Amino acid sequence: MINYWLMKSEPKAFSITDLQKQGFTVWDGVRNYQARNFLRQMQPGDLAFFYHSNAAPSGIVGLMSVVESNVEDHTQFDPNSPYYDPKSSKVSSRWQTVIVQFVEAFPNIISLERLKQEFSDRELSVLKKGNMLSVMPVSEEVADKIIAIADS
DNA sequence: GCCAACGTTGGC
DNA sequence: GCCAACGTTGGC
Repeated sequence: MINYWLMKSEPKAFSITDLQKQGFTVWDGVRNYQARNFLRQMQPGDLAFFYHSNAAPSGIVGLMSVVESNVEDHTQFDPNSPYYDPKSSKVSSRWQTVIVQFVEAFPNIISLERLKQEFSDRELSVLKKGNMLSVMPVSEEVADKIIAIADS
């Protein structure tokens, strides 16, 4: 069974265009336990919507697929990384993530404003006010609708 | 840049 | 275990 997800990134840091150029990426830097727990649940073949946050406008800009799960986030061991976690050790590491592959960039962004018109914050938790999760699940029903909007 | 909402930390 | 202080996220 395929599960659907939504993953946020600030395009100034890493955008859908960057992912398209690279083809795939290690989704590192997540330092929130709830988001990490979702990353741990991901399986190869799962699909994830790429969401641009802190953008003009913010919204869903494309689709990617999970190619490898339970991947070590090496930035936690790197003292020079902004994501360095001195409390983590290689024996019992705290932060795991996934490798994602570019699938498509939508011809038009599905803006946050549009998403709010189409879905309630119960259907799509990224719409919840104050939601700071950078990784969250999306139901199959909502995912199908998002893809239909992207294709229209 | 502002600021509301939230998660984390650490003193007690 | 409580909770105030602090840092971060992210829409606007």
